[in-house]
Amino acid sequence: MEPGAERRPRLNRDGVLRAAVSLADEIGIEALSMRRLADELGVVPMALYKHVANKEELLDGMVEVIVGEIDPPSGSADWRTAVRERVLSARRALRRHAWARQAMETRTTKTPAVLDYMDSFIGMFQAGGFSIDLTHHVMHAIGGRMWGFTQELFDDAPRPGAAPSPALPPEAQAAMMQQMAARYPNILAVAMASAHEDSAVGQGCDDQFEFEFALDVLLDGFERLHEQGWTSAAARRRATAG
Amino acid sequence: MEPGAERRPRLNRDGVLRAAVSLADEIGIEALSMRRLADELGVVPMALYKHVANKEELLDGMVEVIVGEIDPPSGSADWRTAVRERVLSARRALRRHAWARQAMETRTTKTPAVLDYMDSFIGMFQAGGFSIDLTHHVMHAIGGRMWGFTQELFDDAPRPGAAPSPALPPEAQAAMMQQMAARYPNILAVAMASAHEDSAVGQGCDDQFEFEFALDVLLDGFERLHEQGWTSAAARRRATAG
DNA sequence: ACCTGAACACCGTTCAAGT
DNA sequence: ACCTGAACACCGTTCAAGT
Repeated sequence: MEPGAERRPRLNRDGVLRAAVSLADEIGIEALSMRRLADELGVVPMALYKHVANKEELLDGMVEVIVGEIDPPSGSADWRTAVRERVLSARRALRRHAWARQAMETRTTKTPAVLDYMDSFIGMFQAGGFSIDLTHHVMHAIGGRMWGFTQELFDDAPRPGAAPSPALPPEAQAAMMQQMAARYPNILAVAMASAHEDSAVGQGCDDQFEFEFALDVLLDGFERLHEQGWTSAAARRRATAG
Repeated sequence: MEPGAERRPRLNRDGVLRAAVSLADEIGIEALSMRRLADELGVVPMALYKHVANKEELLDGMVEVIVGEIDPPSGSADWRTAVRERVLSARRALRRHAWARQAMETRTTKTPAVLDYMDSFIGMFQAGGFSIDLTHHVMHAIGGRMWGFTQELFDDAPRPGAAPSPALPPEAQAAMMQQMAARYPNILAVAMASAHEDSAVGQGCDDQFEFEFALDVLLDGFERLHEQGWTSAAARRRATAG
């Protein structure tokens, strides 16, 4: 070992991700670079590439860490408190890391932890007796609010410059479906149902419909509150009383 | 003029912004660099800095261009169709530029075009007879949906690394208030009202309250639809019939 | 198996200089 | 008033080499 070199444990993927998370907490996401992170770990930049394919994967991994901090479903009796508690737990997790929201909004990759969360989230509505149809649209409407902030969900409009995903051979696609079905049964159920829906655009989601659905739920709610003479003071009183 | 140099009109701020917008349309926001933009304009990178202070300001300017494409309020009789039409117009504007949503989510600067839009948006609820109190929370709840996508609004948690805004002398602050009051009366009214509200955290917005307000409006709506046996097919029929 | 060094093709932005 | 050239301090990532 070089004189003056710091003793440090061997790097591994998890350590790299954790270091990245706390470095981003400190200096912000836009200042986080592969080189800066390597510095922090007392290592040459290229050493990171043994544990993470590139910066994109680093960011995806960081998001995974945060999503992993969200509490599992509480097993509450009614769907409504279950959903509510889960969302507020997600919100607390996101709030611990100021950069996390922006990172999640930018990254569109659905990593395993993200899919797990979505799947169990769908499960809460299903347990409440929601039809798959309504569950589907409700998931769109709650969107990023599911994460403790607000964001359009399932939104993966191809961005210019993004490489088209290479077509997989059919047998590979089938194998992937099998895996999906085993691990994310609820996501699959929703996806299957919406494929058969007689939507205006045929298969896939009708973005415009989803957007207007959520908008109208909000507008309906606003209208009702307005008619009822809602005030924040009364709402706060009710909250602290209940 | 150099032989082979292209004849081009003199640069100005608007031309730079417009070029940036259509270049981003073409190559995506993450590939847009000052150098690439300069190239596109047949100019050396540093020439841009006469018209735009830095890249941040370029991005803010690009957002301004897009926000300027949103239709003015339709002057509809009821607040609800006015709001609805405006949001859908915003959505169309944003959809014309795939990068715009991400840019707006990243940029937190409230530029004049953004403030104009927010102010007239508040005005639509006011015209519908909403209390300032309800208007305030409703604006939070609709959040980025106001822009044709979903986003937490008024959210300017200071990011690490961001320079604290230099304190202005009191007379300068007073002058700014005067200008604000003249140009954005509705924003000011909401801001004043929420400052006096007996919120849990005192002055400023209670983020948690706003978040739960919006969440509960959505959950109330979901509950109602669930109880009523809502189906997307019926909703579509009603939409096309009406 | 893991880490290093040097190199490549990029960034945003400064400063002093040109017309 | 507007544009240029050269330079600085950064990026992410490659490749071939070390232990």
